[in-house]
Amino acid sequence: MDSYHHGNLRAALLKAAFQLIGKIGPEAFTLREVARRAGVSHNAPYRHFKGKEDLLAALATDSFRQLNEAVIRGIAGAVEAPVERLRAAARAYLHFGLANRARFQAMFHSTFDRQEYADYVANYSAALTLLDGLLVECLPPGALPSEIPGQLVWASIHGITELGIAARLEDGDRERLLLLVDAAVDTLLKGLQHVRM
Amino acid sequence: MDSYHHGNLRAALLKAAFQLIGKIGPEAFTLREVARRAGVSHNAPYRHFKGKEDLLAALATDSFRQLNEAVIRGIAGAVEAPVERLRAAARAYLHFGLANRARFQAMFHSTFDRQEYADYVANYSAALTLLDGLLVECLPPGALPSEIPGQLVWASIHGITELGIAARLEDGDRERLLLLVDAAVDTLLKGLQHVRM
DNA sequence: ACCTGAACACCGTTCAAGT
DNA sequence: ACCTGAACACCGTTCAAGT
Repeated sequence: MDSYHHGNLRAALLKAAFQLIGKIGPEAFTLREVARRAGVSHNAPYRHFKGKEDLLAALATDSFRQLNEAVIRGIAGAVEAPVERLRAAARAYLHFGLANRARFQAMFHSTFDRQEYADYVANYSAALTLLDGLLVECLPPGALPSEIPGQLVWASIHGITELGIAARLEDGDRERLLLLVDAAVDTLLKGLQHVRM
Repeated sequence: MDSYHHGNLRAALLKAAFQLIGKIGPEAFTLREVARRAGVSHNAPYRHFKGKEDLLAALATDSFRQLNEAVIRGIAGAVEAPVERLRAAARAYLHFGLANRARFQAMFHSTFDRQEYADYVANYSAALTLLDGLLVECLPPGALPSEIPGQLVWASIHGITELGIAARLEDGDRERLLLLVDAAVDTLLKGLQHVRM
């Protein structure tokens, strides 16, 4: 029998949206097409989402959750040395971005009002906290006078990922980008030991 | 008398598009509204642009030109010390991004085929070359074994700007972001003197 | 409760027609 | 050459109506 009458239409819509966004990118994203793919009428989604923006916020939130999981898996696969763990996290971040262009865009470049989406904020904060925790283990014990180091490392990894996604770094294949992420981690760690914040 | 019959409709459309994109952002960007603002019928733009994507590419190209000019102005206003010049360039990059959200998005997050827009590629390359030249002057004479340092510095500044635009760095007001950009330049320069590439 | 069809005011793009 | 109006196949969103 047809499903979608047992409260799982919301999940089905999100799944359809993911497939669609993965196929055609977020700029061509269409609420009516999502409904079509879920096998319901074009305005059925309004029972579960306030509108297109609300669905996009749900996508962004779910994507942040997946990013965090991917980073945690990356760390779990690394050896115990703190620098290696930070590197693994950075690589996982880059890899997630490259493999999920559309979700990355939903996470960072959509324009819903974040204040209204506590779940989104929570998952976003978790990502930053995760990275920051790894960084602290890499720096000398007394050296955490501000949140600047964490933001620096995050921004650098994020910048490499953004430019990698946009294919704006010459010869920007995956291997080169991974080298660049490693270089960023190493260079920043070295630098952070010599610069007073 | 009405203008737009002397070959300046193209320029008028670009100007209208800038105003529109500055007001409502690039996600709400509409070809028909641009035409309306330029005072012509909804399909007059097709005489000057192949379509919406073509107009967007022109916007991106023009925006890169403006970014380069802004960075050059920033350098000109700095003292001669190489590090200060690099810092000034980095600050100008950040400032341009924060003040031109929509253009930044057009430059980096639109999806036209770059191969078809030589002008875009030229202006993009100029930006990278500019930054790279400043960086070389900051490093010890023999220390340019690869293009990695330049990409690192660029990606870091770009990442800070992207996150700043998205308001994803806590307490992300302009002053803090400028401090962060300075810290990025200092930390990376320090680190680059200690890490072998 | 949950879903539907019809309707409204929009899009981007095309095309025959006007000057 | 450059611009126009009408038309096509779409949007997001709303609403009265069905079960």
